[in-house]
Amino acid sequence: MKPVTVYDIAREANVSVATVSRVLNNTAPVKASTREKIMGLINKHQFQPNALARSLIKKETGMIGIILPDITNPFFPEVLAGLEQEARNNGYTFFLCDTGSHNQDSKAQYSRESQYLRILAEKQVDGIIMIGGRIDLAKCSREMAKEVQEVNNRLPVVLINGNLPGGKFHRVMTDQTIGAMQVTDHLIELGHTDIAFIGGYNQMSNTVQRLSGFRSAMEQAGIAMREDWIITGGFKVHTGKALMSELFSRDGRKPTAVVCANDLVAIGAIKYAVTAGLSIPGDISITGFDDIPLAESMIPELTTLSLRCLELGRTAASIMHQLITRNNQVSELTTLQPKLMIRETTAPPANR
Amino acid sequence: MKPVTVYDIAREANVSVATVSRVLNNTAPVKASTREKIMGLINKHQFQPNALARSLIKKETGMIGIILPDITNPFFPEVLAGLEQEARNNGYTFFLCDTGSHNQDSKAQYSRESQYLRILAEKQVDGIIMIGGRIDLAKCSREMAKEVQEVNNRLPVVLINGNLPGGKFHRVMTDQTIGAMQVTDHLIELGHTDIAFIGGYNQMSNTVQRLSGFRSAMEQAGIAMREDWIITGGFKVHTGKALMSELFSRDGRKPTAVVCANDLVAIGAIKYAVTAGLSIPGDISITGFDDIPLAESMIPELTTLSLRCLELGRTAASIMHQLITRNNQVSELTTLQPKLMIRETTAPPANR
DNA sequence: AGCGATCATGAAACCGGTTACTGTTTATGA
DNA sequence: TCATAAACAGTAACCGGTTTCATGATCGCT
Repeated sequence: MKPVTVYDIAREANVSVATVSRVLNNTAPVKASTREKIMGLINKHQFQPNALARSLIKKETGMIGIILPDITNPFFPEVLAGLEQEARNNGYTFFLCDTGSHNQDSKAQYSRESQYLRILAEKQVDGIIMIGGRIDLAKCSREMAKEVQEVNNRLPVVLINGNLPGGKFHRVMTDQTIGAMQVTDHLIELGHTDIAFIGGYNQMSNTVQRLSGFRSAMEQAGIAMREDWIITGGFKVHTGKALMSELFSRDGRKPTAVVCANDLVAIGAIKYAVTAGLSIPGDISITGFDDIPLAESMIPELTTLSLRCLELGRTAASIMHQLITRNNQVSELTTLQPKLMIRETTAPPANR
Repeated sequence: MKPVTVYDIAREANVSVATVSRVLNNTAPVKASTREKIMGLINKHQFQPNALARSLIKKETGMIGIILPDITNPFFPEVLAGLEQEARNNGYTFFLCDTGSHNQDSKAQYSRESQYLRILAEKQVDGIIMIGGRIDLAKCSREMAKEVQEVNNRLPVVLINGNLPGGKFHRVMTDQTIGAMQVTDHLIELGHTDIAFIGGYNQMSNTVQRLSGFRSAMEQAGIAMREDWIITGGFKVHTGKALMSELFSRDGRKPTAVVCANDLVAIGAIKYAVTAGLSIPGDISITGFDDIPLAESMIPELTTLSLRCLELGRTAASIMHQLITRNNQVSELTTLQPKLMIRETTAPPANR
């Protein structure tokens, strides 16, 4: 069954396709009687204009591509929700491209990124928003950066919480270095000095930022750092368990507080601690990063740093809209301030 | 800066666009020398064919639309991940349409669904997958069902865990009635007889299924139902807290076990119980539904029913692919068996 | 040498809209 | 009353690909 086209409508209404198009888009005056006749036919046939044909000539699709590493990590749906909220009003729809960073080697992930970059460009999206993946690499290869650079020359690209060498990308981010400082300061103020840092990946910029904030805070407080108390290895729950196990199975002094690279790692850390018979926050304080929705519903409620995912998303969407509508006033870098959420997993250290 | 087209390539290579198209699609033999010349130019100019133009004539876009109520509920990203895993191999990309059921009235949600239904059709997606929303309504209005019906006449629609009156939709679902029976049986076997059910919405089919399974199990065990111990009111964490509070602030006998409509509600219920000084599972057993990823990382680990989100997604994607490629052997209804995940929030009731 | 099959390629139609240009009416103003 | 502008509608080009059909060249074979 063939879908009905403007030509069908035009023929049946005894007008030209131009007129049909005009009533469709309200782009020029049409006599009331003709308009009604056409409207009637449109309703009668449930006519739906073909967006492909329209986009082909208008050179705009109302589609925005989103590339992210793992929709399963609660952080991403949250910023996605923010994106939707804002972009919906401007009539955009989203292409979701999950490069599936979980259970696979990073090589495959980046190749998928390249693949999606190409597909999105071919599909003529109006813009691309990237979160995570290569833009999180502390040292992204020239080649991988160039791919995005080239896309950026043809259409707007917005980076969330990341960057790429050889820049001039539009970015929106929350200041994670300051965030990590806030978290660490909070622990120091509680009286902790034996603080460990676990999770993340050394080669990822979010980890280096969080670590750098951690270091700064320790330094400013005049606390000696123990490099062997900084262990990286991932962003998942099991990472948290594994790294805590490594930390606590060692001989000698144990930390009284642990800063985790994100909430999932923190959850794993808590899990380990409780299993090992440690009470939280009595024996050990634990902090997260991201403030995923469940953080405040856990037992105990997780002290963490809100990256303001929702606003991150909304801001990115709004910047993207301005970029697409050629509003050139838009600033290249927007920085959001993180917010420390003090809850139940932190307390002064026990005397010993 | 204008993007380069097949015409540009053709001109520079002194061939016709037909030839360029042929090397692009390997659709007919081309002399090796010409092919190389054209390939060279394609690389030189970073030529990317315009998918809109291609789709316009080929009548296939490789795009699948997904309509869901709330990406922020961890259940959905999980099935999304399943969809991606499967569909990626077949070269599909996804339009994500979040109707944003959170913080808004349902009227707005359904109108957004209609809106997205129309947009997706106009954008010529190859198929639409729906989860939640109107397909979860126990009594969906004729009018709302008809909208989907009409879309279904023009392109494949697959429903996940839901249905619509006036059917003949392709569906994939996990048997939630049996699931609820399994959960309830588990509690009964542990020795519970005072079992409450909280969460969900009466007007939603998933809730009536889960409730019906609950009722059947109770009946089969010969346990008298207390209708005042069945309270609905939502699917969120705060719902769980609120309903538990209502349940436990009443005078008289209290349940020793609570079946929750989903994991988020269960988390809220646990939160309430612990806050109220009840120990879990000592004083009260609590079960969830869905088995979201964090369920097994909580403290205590949540006993829940796995809906096998990942498989749900993969199956839906695979069915959609068959539908798109006109494989008519595909069965209309695929049912997955749920899996009871016994963890730490359930135990025999305390003596009293 | 002659003939059909195969190879390689081009011309042009087509997909389904939008819009610049043009022309015909009708309304407006001096 | 006539010039001029505004309203209304049609023709055809255009967006950037794919594909059918036609044509000439090449090849194998008798």
